[in-house]
Amino acid sequence: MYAYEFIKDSIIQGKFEPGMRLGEESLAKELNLSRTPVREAIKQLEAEGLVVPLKRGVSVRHFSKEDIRQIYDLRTLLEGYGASQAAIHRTGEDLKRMEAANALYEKAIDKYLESDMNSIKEIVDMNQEFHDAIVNASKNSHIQFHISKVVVVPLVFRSFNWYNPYQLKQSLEVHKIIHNAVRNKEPERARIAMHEHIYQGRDHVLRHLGQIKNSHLLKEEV
Amino acid sequence: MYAYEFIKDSIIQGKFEPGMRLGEESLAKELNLSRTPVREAIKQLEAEGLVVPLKRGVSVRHFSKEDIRQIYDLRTLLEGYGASQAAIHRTGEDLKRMEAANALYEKAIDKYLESDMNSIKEIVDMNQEFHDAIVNASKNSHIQFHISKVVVVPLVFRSFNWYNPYQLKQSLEVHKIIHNAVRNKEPERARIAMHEHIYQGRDHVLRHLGQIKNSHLLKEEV
DNA sequence: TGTTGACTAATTGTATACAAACATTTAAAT
DNA sequence: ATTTAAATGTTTGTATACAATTAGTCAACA
Repeated sequence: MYAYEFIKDSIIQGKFEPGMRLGEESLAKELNLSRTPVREAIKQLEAEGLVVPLKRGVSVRHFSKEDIRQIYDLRTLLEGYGASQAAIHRTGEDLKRMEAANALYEKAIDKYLESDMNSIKEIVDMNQEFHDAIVNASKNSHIQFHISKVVVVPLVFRSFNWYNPYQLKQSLEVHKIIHNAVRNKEPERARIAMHEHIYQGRDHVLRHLGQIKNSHLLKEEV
Repeated sequence: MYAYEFIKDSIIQGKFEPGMRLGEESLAKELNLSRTPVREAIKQLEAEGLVVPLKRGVSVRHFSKEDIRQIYDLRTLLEGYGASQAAIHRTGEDLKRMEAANALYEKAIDKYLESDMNSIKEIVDMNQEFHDAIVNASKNSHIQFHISKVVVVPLVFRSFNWYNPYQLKQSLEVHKIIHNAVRNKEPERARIAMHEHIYQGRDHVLRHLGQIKNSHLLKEEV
């Protein structure tokens, strides 16, 4: 649905700041729609936990550092399992998809190293594509469903902008290690590598959030 | 929201069979509401995966045996992690809640052994209460959120009706083992015991579904 | 000057009306 | 008799109107 995608993207891209109330009327006006489809989109986002109910209407959800830790723990668990299952169930097609994603990932990183800032979106997309390829290879659609909900939260912080070249290269290396483990049908190796990969991502985001003190994106801990 | 709870409960209690189209008008009439709140409830259930979109409207989702396996794998992963974290973060209050749940669980089982069929609901509730107490003790609200979505699916099959006295007693014993591990702060012990506990539940459901061949609840595998 | 109360404005929750899409049935033609 | 096409009826998707609740402001009284 159109309204759902629009509002979700707007939240991810930071157009609506956490804590900010989402007015149905203004959203409807911006989308050239009536309030009805807007309300339905909001209800879906509410069920996914991206917006929280207020006394009147909803607001974009605030995430604390503790939230980030918990979400990454959850993601580690799910994607680690996904990787181990991928190492069992992967087909030749799955391997090809992973390789294609990593090839484009590397290309985008190289462009970034030449200071092409437009490649950041491509980096994000190809990283996502690799992870999608893994969970898809696991052949467990329910894991896939839940991962897709978990993955959006860190996107809100747009932490990819903060990676340095060394970190991006390292990320690519781990992707290759995971790919190898999946190709060689080594479930535990794949799981551990994925764990490590996501924990590195978690540490990066937390470091990033530690730097921007009192960010409007971050809820202060009590 | 009222409409949401009503429709969800109706699905769990088998009032709407899988594959059956949910008419907005009839639901609204039954609830003495207009179509608007009914639609919003349906949109939420759709986001949770309990109903699936059709060309027109939605229907109750079908689950295959493979779905059940995948969902239980997911639940094992999540609740196993929850139990291990509970063993780390549990407070005295958490332990009390677990003990209270198990005490009532035992009482309900005893009533069941005296052929009191009304105690089945109590058994289901207290089993749920124990599991809730565990994930709550883990102090990870995001895990809790996802578990709550995963847990509803098996309820559709109402497999508790199929437990025999020995299995119920055994279930209670494992609850106690988990409780002990959490009390003694043994994360790995708690995780393994929870894994075993849920795998037993999975096997029970799959056995049950194997017996009722061609159940309308079960989508035939292709 | 600060606090409380009432009034007003704005926004959500619900109902209903209307239009569009889809299914079903009937009739006609090959 | 079977297949296709058209028409009708049912149901969803969207818009809008109305009611109810909340927040905000202004004034009055302590």
